[in-house]
Amino acid sequence: MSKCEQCIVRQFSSLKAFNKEELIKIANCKTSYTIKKGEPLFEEGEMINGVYCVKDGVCKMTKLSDNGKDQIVKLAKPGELLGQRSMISDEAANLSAIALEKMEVCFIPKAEIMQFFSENNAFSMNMMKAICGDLKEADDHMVNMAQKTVKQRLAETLLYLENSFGINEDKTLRIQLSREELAGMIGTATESCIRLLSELNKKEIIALTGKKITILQKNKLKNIS
Amino acid sequence: MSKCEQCIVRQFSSLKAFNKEELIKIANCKTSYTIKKGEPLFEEGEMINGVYCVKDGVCKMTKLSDNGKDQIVKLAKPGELLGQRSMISDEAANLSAIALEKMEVCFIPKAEIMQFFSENNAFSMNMMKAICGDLKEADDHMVNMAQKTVKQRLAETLLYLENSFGINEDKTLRIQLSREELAGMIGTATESCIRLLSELNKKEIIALTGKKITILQKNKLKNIS
DNA sequence: TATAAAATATGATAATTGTCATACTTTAAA
DNA sequence: TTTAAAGTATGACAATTATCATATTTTATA
Repeated sequence: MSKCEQCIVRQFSSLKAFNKEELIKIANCKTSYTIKKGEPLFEEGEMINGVYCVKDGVCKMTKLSDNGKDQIVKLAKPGELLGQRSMISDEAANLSAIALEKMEVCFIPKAEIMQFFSENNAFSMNMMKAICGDLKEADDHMVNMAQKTVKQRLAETLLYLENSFGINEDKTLRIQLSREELAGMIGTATESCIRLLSELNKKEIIALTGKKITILQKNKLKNIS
Repeated sequence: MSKCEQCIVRQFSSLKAFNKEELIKIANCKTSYTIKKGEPLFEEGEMINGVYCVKDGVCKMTKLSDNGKDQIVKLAKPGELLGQRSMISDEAANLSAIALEKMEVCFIPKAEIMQFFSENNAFSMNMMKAICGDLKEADDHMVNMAQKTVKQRLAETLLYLENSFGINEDKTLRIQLSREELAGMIGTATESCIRLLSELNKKEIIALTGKKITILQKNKLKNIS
């Protein structure tokens, strides 16, 4: 059982509101998990009864649409808390969380969180702000889905991946998504996604090296999006 | 200055957590407004510094997309609080609220709300749940926008309008949206929206009487959506 | 009431996007 | 290492949707 006190990522989440004593209390009730790439943290429809704190690794939050395709609603990275909405609403998870790479996560049971809610005002305010941030992003995302073309959404998504998750030493995007996943993010058919990537590749706006993607001309992508 | 105590709609919002004394306090700091059809309660980019409580009438929450079209993100009806997200995030409004019919609203300043946050746990829990509900709806809406066809989204929207806002004595939808607004709700061009309405009209799934819409075959709409 | 303006409707056409077929490449498992 | 399976790529075509033009109807205003 590791100490939450020494965990750097807590600085980036609502948990930053906690003092030493509170952190020790959390450390005593939490469970740590290692999740392999491709495995779920939790799935749509499950009752979670707590929140997961992402310590390391990135996961996709997906929802199965009526037509059978998985839509990626957002990507979550270290420092984020997952399952907050379901816990507060007392409902089953609306989204599945699937690891895109090996992950280290901690689970904090609902009972503890709820107790802190009434005891630590800064903490509940932080969590509220986090959910409000998610809501704003979701609204913006929805407008993009409704109003932008697939090409625009692809350009925007590539820029988002670079900005939010960075690049490797060889300039390729650090986050590796399959074409199917990328299509699921922009909301289109896999073939359409592949076709548009090829087009950007031919125009030398991006470079494709196997599964890896490099953004060559950021400004041109910005113009498209 | 009307009494919040006697206002029925409070039962449907987070404000239901308040006792007599708290309601009197709210009544003393609130401001009441009448908003004419077509006028804004507030607009995207404005700092609101409080929340609006919808007492009567319906409004659309819109966001101007990059291509210049107004996307309707949601409709708000009596009992709903507006501006919660902006107030909590301490940010400008992300959406505009425009009255679709004559509205009666009350404005409660941020300072009062924040005080109740620390004093009344049920209230802050209620507000959190409301925002969580919005988040779930936004995520679901996003998936629909990304994965469904315009026809499916139109069918779904018509059903939503009937379920959420009801019908008049003549069976027409109570909420009257212009074709442009309906198009802005489903995320498509006005002409496309009109064309699909005509199609449903010819198939006698709906009836168009001027601006008014009547759903004739609910089950067929469900099959489409 | 007359008239202009706005909203609704429809056709023609082009652009976008999805679907199916198929080939090639990479990855994983025997 | 071989083989199967999965992922990536591309062509052909169909379906969907947007855009522009124009007609008709409704609404608002003088």
